[in-house]
Amino acid sequence: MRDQVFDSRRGAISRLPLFRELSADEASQLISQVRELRLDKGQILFNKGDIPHGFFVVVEGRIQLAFPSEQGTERVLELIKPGESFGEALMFLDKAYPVFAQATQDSLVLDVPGHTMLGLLEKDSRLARKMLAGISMRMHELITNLETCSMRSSTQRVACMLQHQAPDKSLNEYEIELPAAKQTVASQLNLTPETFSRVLHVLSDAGLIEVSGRVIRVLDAEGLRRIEI
Amino acid sequence: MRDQVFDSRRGAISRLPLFRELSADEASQLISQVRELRLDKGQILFNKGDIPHGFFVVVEGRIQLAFPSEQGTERVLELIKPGESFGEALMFLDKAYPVFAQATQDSLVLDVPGHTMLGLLEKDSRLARKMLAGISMRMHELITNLETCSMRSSTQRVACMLQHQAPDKSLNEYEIELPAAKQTVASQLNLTPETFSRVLHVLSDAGLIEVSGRVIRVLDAEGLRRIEI
DNA sequence: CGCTAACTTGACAAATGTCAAAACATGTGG
DNA sequence: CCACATGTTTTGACATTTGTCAAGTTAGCG
Repeated sequence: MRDQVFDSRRGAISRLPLFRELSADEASQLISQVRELRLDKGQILFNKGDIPHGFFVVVEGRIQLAFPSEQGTERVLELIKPGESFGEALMFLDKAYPVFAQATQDSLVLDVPGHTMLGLLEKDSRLARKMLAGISMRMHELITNLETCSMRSSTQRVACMLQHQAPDKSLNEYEIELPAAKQTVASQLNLTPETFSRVLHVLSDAGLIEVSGRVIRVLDAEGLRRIEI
Repeated sequence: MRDQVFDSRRGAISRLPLFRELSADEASQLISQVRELRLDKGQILFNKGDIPHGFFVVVEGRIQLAFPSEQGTERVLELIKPGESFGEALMFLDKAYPVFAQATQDSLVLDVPGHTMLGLLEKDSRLARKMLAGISMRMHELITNLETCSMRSSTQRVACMLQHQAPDKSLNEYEIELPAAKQTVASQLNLTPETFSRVLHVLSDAGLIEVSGRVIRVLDAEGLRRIEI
């Protein structure tokens, strides 16, 4: 029974990009020190201001990182998908969580203690490089995100987001599926759901996109780029 | 003459947090491959969309990273001060610069080639850890920044910024100096200079702050926290 | 099939941006 | 040390965008 758990974790871990190339020894060390957490939809993993003890890897489900706000209005920063990790950056700093983390679906995450990871990093320069790459990637996305949010008008923000979601930047026509409920996407764009809804309508009327539920078909990417207001 | 240059670079490099604990060998390798760049005020170091070949360390002056915008309106993302570096994250990704970099004063920066740094990182796990810490720090600031910008009202944004600048979060009264011209700070808050000016006036009238030029004295941090609109 | 949550629509108020001009700094050269 | 030129900040009047509230519609799920 014990070995079964061990093996299933080994399987899960070896499938994670960050840990794919660990030696058998390293993997064993990691597995014995990692904790598995099952989260129900809506469950909070940590709150803003909590003290971090390590970082997390999402195996199944989806975790959202967000800023709380008095009136319950939250501002979603990012959605973490299976295979991705979060909270690494805080292992190297002496700071509290700047966001809270919540499962938006039933989820399974690994809780990797900080000292375990720091120990592995010291010995394995390839792992260090992977972690650097991972954090860098995250940072790049954050910047892209911030660029989108600093566009003046709501229409530009939505158009900008639609372009960033493109599977291939050279395509002029493509289809995307919003990564979350419209409310959530609106929040990421720093818009109210109402405004977001109206903007989608305007872009539809202009013949630039077609909306059906969460699926959006971009008909004229070039046109989206030219939007002035 | 050659040795003088070499020695001055060694001095500059050994004073940078990232490179402080390099071995003599490593330092020499670095020094011989690093390029010194002198930038005049206003000069562009790279444009958005350019291909990175390494990263930069600021020795003197100030470099701003910003998003361009059609009408010349730029959105300032961050200001890099002496001792800090930027562009590291892109060494690990295959992406173009998402921002442009410009000197806001006469500046001296070191251009560290990517392969040089990657070589050092492979051998020196302490350096890798420092770089992880550096990038993490940057990411944390970016998130703080993003939190500030997602506050609903302009007044809250400014109040939030004033709190983040506090030398000690427990103080209820303190003095700060804006890190740049008001225009620039406004841009970082995603506000027009006009709105920023008006907000400062409102906070002054409310007796929460005192403004004199770039120096702002916060009289009631608790009051800033309570701002609703 | 009914319940809840998500989304859309409309009418309205309020906050913020825009434009233009004036006041204020700052630095340069005589 | 002054006068001028340049750049920055402030102020005012105004238009516009976006958020708010409330109600209606649709969709998803047990």
